[in-house]
This record gives sequence, structure tokens and C-alpha cells, in this order.
Amino acid sequence: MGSPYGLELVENCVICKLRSDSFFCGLPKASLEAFEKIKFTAAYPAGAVLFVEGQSPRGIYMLCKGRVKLSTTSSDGKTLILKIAQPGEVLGLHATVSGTPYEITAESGQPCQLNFIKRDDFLKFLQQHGDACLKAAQHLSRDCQSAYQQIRSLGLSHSAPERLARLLLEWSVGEHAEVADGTRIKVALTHEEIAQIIGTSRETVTRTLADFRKKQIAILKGSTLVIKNKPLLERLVGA
Amino acid sequence: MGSPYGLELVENCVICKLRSDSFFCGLPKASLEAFEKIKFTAAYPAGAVLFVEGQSPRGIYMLCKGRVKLSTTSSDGKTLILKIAQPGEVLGLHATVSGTPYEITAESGQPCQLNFIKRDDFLKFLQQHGDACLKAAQHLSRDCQSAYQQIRSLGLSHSAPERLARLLLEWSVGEHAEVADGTRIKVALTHEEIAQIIGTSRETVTRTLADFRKKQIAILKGSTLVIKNKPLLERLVGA
DNA sequence: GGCAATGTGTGATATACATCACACCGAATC
DNA sequence: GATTCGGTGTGATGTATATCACACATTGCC
Repeated sequence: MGSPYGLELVENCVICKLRSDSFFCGLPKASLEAFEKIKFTAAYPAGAVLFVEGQSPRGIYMLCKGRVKLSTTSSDGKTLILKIAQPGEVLGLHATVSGTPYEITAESGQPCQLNFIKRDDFLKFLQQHGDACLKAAQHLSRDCQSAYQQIRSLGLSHSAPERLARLLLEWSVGEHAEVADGTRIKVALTHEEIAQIIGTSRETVTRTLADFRKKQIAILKGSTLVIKNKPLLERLVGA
Repeated sequence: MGSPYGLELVENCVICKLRSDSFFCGLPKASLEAFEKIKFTAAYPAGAVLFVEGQSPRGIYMLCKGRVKLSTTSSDGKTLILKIAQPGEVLGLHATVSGTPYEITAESGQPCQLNFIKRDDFLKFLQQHGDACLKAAQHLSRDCQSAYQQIRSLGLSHSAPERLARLLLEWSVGEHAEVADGTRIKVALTHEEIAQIIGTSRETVTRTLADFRKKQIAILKGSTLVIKNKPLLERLVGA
């Protein structure tokens, strides 16, 4: 019973402590047991590539633990990050359901535990378990939503500061800690990666962050972000 | 038996000539009859607003006939067009499935026939008919895909000409006619609307089209687009 | 310790494009 | 036939930001 990449593997979904309602594992017992039968649990190191855009879909990956970077790259090497997937998200779902190639690339940002399910098995599973199929539809809806949100951010904002402000605000609704002088958030991203999320250059991110710091709006130091003046951020996005 | 807005309404899905596999109406008989029971067929004039971003979801609209413009608008009035929906597409599906507000606005570009289904009825329908639920998942997958495609276009391209070229190429894979001097395509969009699709200004679209015309790449005259040099267009997108 | 490798800070320069401004054109409408 | 009105063509101008170019900081590694 090893623990590869420092992860404690949980093989059995029924007794798994990572379970949450947003997971497929939130399913009733009958479906969960069927899920259990077709899944392959595996651990991946940081930097592992789960699938690459253009590949035909092998199946879905359910993220139990860790973070996975979803991105797309242009022919000239420019990269755009679509999102950083959190535990509970299902990766490769749209490609698997529609049967068309993955349009995005998935790469683990840190050691991860994932459940893989082969496409055929998964489609059969969806056909036989209506509740699971509905869950799948809900997952897809959420993917659509976050995609639309990013389209808004890229297409409707006039400036890089605006997009950065929008990103910081998005982060602030997730997990964070309220401290005396603002909201503290953990971000494990480089300026380069932030640039790839908001579709700008690394230098612009650095400069804009410097500007935010000078204006006491928000301070990013190492991997801790402190938002000091949320109202001002909200003004920046034109809300 | 009137024909509002010049449309011949088809009330019965089973005998409907508009049916195609991509529709919900491609379902087997049992499900189709259930669908039939809960749907409301209606016709809308050009310019009718089906739903507005921010509204909580009333239900889905299945587009039988006509074109519907899906867009999103920023607080300062700038509009971005996500897509022009074609017959067979289901509108408002993600919001209805996830129960979150519509993030987009749907407006008919011409007289349309639509089937409306109330959210409660639709969710019950999905629960009871696994095949329909799978279809819904497939629809959502396709929505995701087209959203990702637009994200790529907005985030990874370096210039407006590149994005316009990409759009023209997208159009050329749809319905079109091969003529002596190129590929002829119908587009019922103004420069303004094209600008809103590729996220640029109206003037830039006009100028870029003028440039394409001068270089004998593509000519847009009225509502007919003729692509004269497809390879060159492909070079522009960096393919 | 020294030495890569990786990330961050900052200036100078060039340029694509938004924006403003206005002329023009065709199609409705009266 | 005149007149509005929505759409198109085109010039002038300003600005945000990409890009290049380095210096500096931090980390891990031999």
C-alpha cells in the first residue's frame, strides 16, 4: 500500500472522505456502486499531462484531490488558461459526451488523485443511470457558465487592469480568510500564469499589480494575496 | 389558423418536417410524446427578446425555425455576440439545468418558431427520460465547445484581421455554395454585429473587409460573402 | 559557498486599434 | 421627388499595451 507522490490514495468512493454533493460521488447508492465498478483510481505527480487538445476523447477524469490547469495553446505557442480545476470537477466531460476531440489541455499543477472512466463505460453508465446523467448535465452547465464568464472578461473589458480586477474579485468569492486589513487569499500562480488567464502579457501583470499595491487596492506577495480595497476593485470592473 | 409574422406554425412535433437528429425531436416515440405534452409552440417577430441576462431561468426554448442572436452586454453598453443560434439549438439550457440566472440575452433576428418548456416540466422530463437527458448533455457539450472556440479566438489571436479571418472560415464550413470564383455564403449581419462577434470596433471591421477586398481574399457585398482565397485566410489565422 | 534556473521589477519603443468626426450611399417613408 | 435613417467608407489622433531589453531577487542544487 504505497502512497505515490505523497498522496494517500482512497480507492473506495463509498467510504471516501473527499466526497461532496458536487461530485458524482454525491449520487445515491445504486449509481455510486455502478460508478465504483468502472472507475480507475490513480495518482499523478505535479506537471503530469492528462490529455492534450486535439486528442480524441479516451474518457473522463474526476478530480478528487489537487489542482489541474486547463489551457489551450495557439499554433505560435501563446497559451491561454481557461481555469484551474478544483476537486469535484470532471475533466474532459464535453469531449467525452460529444465524441469530438478534447479542445483543451489538462495538466496537474500539483500531485493529484483522479478517477478515470473509459468513454464507453461512461456513456453506458449515463444511459443506465438517469440521476448520473442529470449530474453530468449540471457539470456541463457549470462549465458553460464559467466559459461564458471568461468570454465576457476577454471580450467586453477595455483594459488589462479591469480584467485583473475581475480575476481578483473572482478569487475573493472562493476560499479565503478575513484578516484585520482585508481579505487574504492563497494563489499558487506566477505573474506569467495570471497573464495567461486574463489574456495579457506578463509585464503588464507585474506593472498592474505594482500599481494596485501603490494604490493600496491589493497586494500580492509570494503566494498570498491581500485585497485591501474591494470597493475600489469593484469600481474598476465597472460594476 | 393564422400564420403570425409570416410563419406557418407546426404544432405537432411527430409530423413536423423541421425535425432533424440534432433536435430533441430526434428522440424515440415515447420520449417525443412526453415532450409534446409539455411544450408550448409559439411564433415570435424579428427583434423579440426571449430572455435577458440576469433573469432567473423560466425554462428552455427550442429553436425550430429562424435565427436567434445570443449576446451579453457590459454595464457600459458594449455588446458581445456569443453566437447566432440556428434551428435545432436549445436556448437557455445551461441556466435551466443549473438553476442559475441566464448569463446571456436571446433576441430573435428574424421571425422565429420556438418551443418553450417550463423549467419544472423540463427537469421532470429529463429525470424520467434518460435518452432525453443524454441529448441535453450533448447539447450542452456543443455549447461548451463553441464557447471554448470563442475564448480561443478572443484570447489567443493577436489582431483583428486574424479574428475576422477565423470567423469567415467558420462560416465557410456551414451552408454555402461553390461558385466559379470562390465560395459564396449568405450573411445577414451588419459590420457592427460582426464587430461584436470578434470583439472589435465597427470601423476596424469595415477597414479590414476593405483590405480583404483589395487583396482579393474575400468580398462582402450586401449580405453575400464570397471567399476568393481560402488558403490565404487560413494563413492569416496562423493555421 | 557559488551557480544555475526561475520569477519579478522597470524603462524605452513601436504599433494596432479605439475613438471621434464626417462624407456618402441606398432604402424606406412621406 | 425630397427626406430621413441605418449602414458603410475613410482620415486624424491618442493611448493602452505588446515587445525587447536588462537588472535584480529568490530558490534550489552541486
